[in-house]
Amino acid sequence: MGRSPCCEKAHTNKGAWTKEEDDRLIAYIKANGEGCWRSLPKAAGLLRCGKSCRLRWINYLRPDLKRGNFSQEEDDLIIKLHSLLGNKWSLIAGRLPGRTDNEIKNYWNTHIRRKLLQRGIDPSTHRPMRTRAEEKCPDLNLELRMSPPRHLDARSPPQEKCLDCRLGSHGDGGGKDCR
DNA sequence: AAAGGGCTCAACCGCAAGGAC
DNA sequence: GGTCCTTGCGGTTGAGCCCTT
Repeated sequence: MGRSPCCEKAHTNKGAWTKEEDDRLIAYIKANGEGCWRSLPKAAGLLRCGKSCRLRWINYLRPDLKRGNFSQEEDDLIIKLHSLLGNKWSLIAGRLPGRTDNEIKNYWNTHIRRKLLQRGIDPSTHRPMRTRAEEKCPDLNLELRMSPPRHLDARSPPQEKCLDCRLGSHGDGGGKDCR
C-alpha cells in the first residue's frame, strides 16, 4: 500500500505562492499562532498542503527573517559551523538569527562551496584537496576505526566542550569553558 | 535584439524522528 | 510494544533571472 499522501494532492495548489495566499497565511498565523500545520490550510482557506504552508512561513514570511546578503562574519561562521556539524543546516541556522536552514543551504551550495573549491579546500571535509598524484595512488594505510578513539589516549583528553566553546562564541567574552 | 547557457533560490519530495493512542 | 500521524530535515528540482556571445 505504501504511505498515505501528506495531503489530498488533487485539491492542492503547487508552485509559487501568490500574494493572496501569503496574506491569508500571515493573517491566520497572526491570529492563531503557529500550530497544527496539517489542519492549518483548511482553517486558513488555503488550497495548499500543511508542509507547503510551514515551509513558506519559515523560509519566507516569518517577520524575524533578515534576508539580504550574508555578511563576512556570517560567512565565516557558516564555514566554521559546517566544519563542526556537517550538513546539519537547521542547527547551523539556529546559530544565525534571522536566517533559515533553506537559505543557508542554498548559500552554501551556490557561494561558499565554490569559494572553498577555488581555495583548494574540499567543502565536505574542510581539508586541502588531494593532488592528482595522490588520487592515482591512494594511501592504503587506511584508518579503519568506525568512531573516534575516545578516551583511549590519556594524554589527549576527550573533546567534551559545548559548541559555543569550540566556536569561541560564548557571550561572556573570555572564551571560557562552560564545562 | 535574440539566443542560450549558467546561476539563484523558492518550493517540492521522500524519509526519519518522535509523540499519541 | 506496535502502529499511525504529524512535523521537521536534507537533498533535489525547476522557473525565472542574469550574463555573455
